[in-house]
Amino acid sequence: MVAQHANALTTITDKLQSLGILDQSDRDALGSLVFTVNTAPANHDLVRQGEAATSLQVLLDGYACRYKITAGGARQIVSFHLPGDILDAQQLLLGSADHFVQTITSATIGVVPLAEFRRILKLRPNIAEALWRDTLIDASIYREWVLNVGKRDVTSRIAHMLCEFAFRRENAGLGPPERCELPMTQHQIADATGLSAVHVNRVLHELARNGLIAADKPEVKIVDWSQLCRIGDFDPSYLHGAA
Amino acid sequence: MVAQHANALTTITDKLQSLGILDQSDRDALGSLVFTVNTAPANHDLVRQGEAATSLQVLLDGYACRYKITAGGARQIVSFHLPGDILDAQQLLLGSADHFVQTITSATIGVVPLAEFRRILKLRPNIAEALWRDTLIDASIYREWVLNVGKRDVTSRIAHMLCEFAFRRENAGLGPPERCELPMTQHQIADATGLSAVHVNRVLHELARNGLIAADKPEVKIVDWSQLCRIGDFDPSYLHGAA
DNA sequence: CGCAGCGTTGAACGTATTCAAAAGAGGTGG
DNA sequence: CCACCTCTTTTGAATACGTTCAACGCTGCG
Repeated sequence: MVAQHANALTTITDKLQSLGILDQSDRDALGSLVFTVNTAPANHDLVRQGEAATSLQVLLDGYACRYKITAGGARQIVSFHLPGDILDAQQLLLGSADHFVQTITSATIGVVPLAEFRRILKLRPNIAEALWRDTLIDASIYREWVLNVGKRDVTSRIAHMLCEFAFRRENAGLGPPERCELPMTQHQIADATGLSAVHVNRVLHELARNGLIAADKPEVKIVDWSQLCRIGDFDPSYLHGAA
Repeated sequence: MVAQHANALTTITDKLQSLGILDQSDRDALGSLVFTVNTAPANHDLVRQGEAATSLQVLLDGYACRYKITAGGARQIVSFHLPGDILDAQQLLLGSADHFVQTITSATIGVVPLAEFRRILKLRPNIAEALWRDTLIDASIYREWVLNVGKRDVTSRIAHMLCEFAFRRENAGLGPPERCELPMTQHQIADATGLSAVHVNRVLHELARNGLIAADKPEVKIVDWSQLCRIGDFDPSYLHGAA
């Protein structure tokens, strides 16, 4: 438990340090944070639309996604999340959540009481700036997703999604994009790309036939990274170095 | 010219005040801002992808949009902008722009040197917080757009886009959603919804046939606001009160 | 062992695109 | 003031793309 806590602290500090310049006082403030470590099973909602947050959640291990649903019940995943990602920074300043956050795999989450974190923000503007920068990068990623879902043909669209995930996974220190395994189901890929699961299946097979990926069941593995980036029209500059 | 400057100051201060609590010192700091007022014709790029910003641009009059393009040249509009909107807040903290910003109509823009604005941000944390909140709302709007483009059927999708625009237009003090005229072409609506202009034309006619909108050439006018919201699955809570 | 979820495949269908062509509107210059 | 040019809107027809429906195999878990 102590080891887990130390680990969690490192994760948060590393994340914020990658987003802005922190001095020793900033790191001390982060070190003084009171927080707990929770675990959640796969497909478990961590944030529910309409609810106000009482804490700040940081993904420490496992994968998650954000999603929204239409009145008709159709679900659209709007982003994927990796260890180190802050899952509900928006609740720091906005009222209730406008979307859901759900685990994809089983996950461990660092939970900081909201009042506690707000206190730190007031005292340490560097930390607030780092979080603002994180929000700006999130917004940039959403823009790319609007483009991806709106204008790319299906092969390119799925390839782009895979590239983004593999790239961010590497940035988060989880291994190189080559031989990257993906934790999500084809149904989840469909929800993220605005397609049907059936069609995702066909396109993945097409990509596999062309030697870009390999079905390393039950997951998918990237074989030809540079080709996949070309097909997927993937240029990571929109990530602005995001972890 | 003096009148224009005073007007521009009011626009910026009102915008920030709607996003957070400003005290007198904050307002004084904003009042001390050195800036100029420019005009731009319709369809003119105000921000170009890949370029670093040297100034902060605030839309004072007219309409604008953000867009991205694929390697194949397809264009996707990712947001619309109204008077009061800050057009390149992201450049405050990120490096180069990851997208374009273009005028839809002829427009007037308030331009603040970036160094000048950064100075204010360091001194006035309330202003930084208001801008962060603005970024969070932007991100929420992008999420809704991913859902809109990814999962809504065409009629609903176009209706939602119209509702969002009319709603924000009212919030910006430009008149009620009923009898709201839209400044964009059908081609621009197509670029925003991920459709072809031909099909947008057909759907707009369908909406007109059902008495939801009226073709008040060359623009489109909303007739039955509440029905359009229903058809468009439009719930403004994701705008978090954005102007 | 049986159930549930995920992946896979085929066939029919429907929606939106593409192509093409023409009419309307606004602006410019002669 | 009119003629012309361009951009936008409009319409029809053929086409292509992705969905839907249905069924089955596989895997992991209770």
